[in-house]
Amino acid sequence: MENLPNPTEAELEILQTLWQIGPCSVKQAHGLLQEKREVGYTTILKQLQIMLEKKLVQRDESARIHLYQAAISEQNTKEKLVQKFVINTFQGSSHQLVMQVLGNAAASASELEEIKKLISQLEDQDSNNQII
Amino acid sequence: MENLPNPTEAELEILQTLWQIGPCSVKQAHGLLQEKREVGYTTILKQLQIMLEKKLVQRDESARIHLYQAAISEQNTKEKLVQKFVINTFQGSSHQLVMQVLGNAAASASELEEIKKLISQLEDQDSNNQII
DNA sequence: TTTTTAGTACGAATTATTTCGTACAACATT
DNA sequence: AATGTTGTACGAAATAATTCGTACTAAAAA
Repeated sequence: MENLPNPTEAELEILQTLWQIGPCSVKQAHGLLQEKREVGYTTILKQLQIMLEKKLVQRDESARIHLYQAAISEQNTKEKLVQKFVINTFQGSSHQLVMQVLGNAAASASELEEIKKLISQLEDQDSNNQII
Repeated sequence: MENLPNPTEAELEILQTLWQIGPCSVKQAHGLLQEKREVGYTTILKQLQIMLEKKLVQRDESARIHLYQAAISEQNTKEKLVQKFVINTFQGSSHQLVMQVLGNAAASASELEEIKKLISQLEDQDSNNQII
């Protein structure tokens, strides 16, 4: 398991697309990204090439039209990004981050329910740990 | 209420110091930051000057030794940063962010307790809203 | 008053990131 | 075969962020 650099902002945007639709051509990716903001075709192409060098994506060159796909997992990538963000912004206190977000974002009742459920699970784990 | 740019990473690091200790000289700020990582005095000075231009800090020039202090609030700044982060990384779903962080970070029992308390409060608000 | 010390101002190099134009290659169409 | 279309490669400009050296200034010390 290598230690690749975190994706930059523009790279992340493209990765989100790849995670969403899986392997795709530059054209496809550009098409989707274009819907969100004005951006040149070769810009996306170049970004994908850069990400290829960084090993953030891999590509299938067997056909003339190359297909790119993410080479890093969505979950793992986001974990790392969150970790870095928590360090920068909340001096490492993820708890502070959660309090902030919950206090701020108007979470729906069902979302709160979901979060409560997760907390219960975590508490169960905790108590297990303490018994041992 | 103006709309200032978000602080960059290096700027945020300095702001954290200002929030922590209040108005201070470059020397003081540099002293504290130096403890965390090797960084030149004039680097901090320059950053503070840049932040002054951006109005992220203000300074008292009445004495020879200028005193800098944050011109943006910690709470508000972090809210904006979180918002941007959620958009970039979780496509705007702060709920997803919370689930991620909770699932990941080993929160202590007391922290979970605190979060539960906050959720209860939020739920109370919710039900009030629905009654109205 | 001369010299040293402690500060600020400012330019500019460095590095990272983002963007795109232009050239070239392969395939399709006429 | 000639021309047009649709791709990729690559250089490099534009922008942003970070860092620090050098010059200057004011106060303190000698």
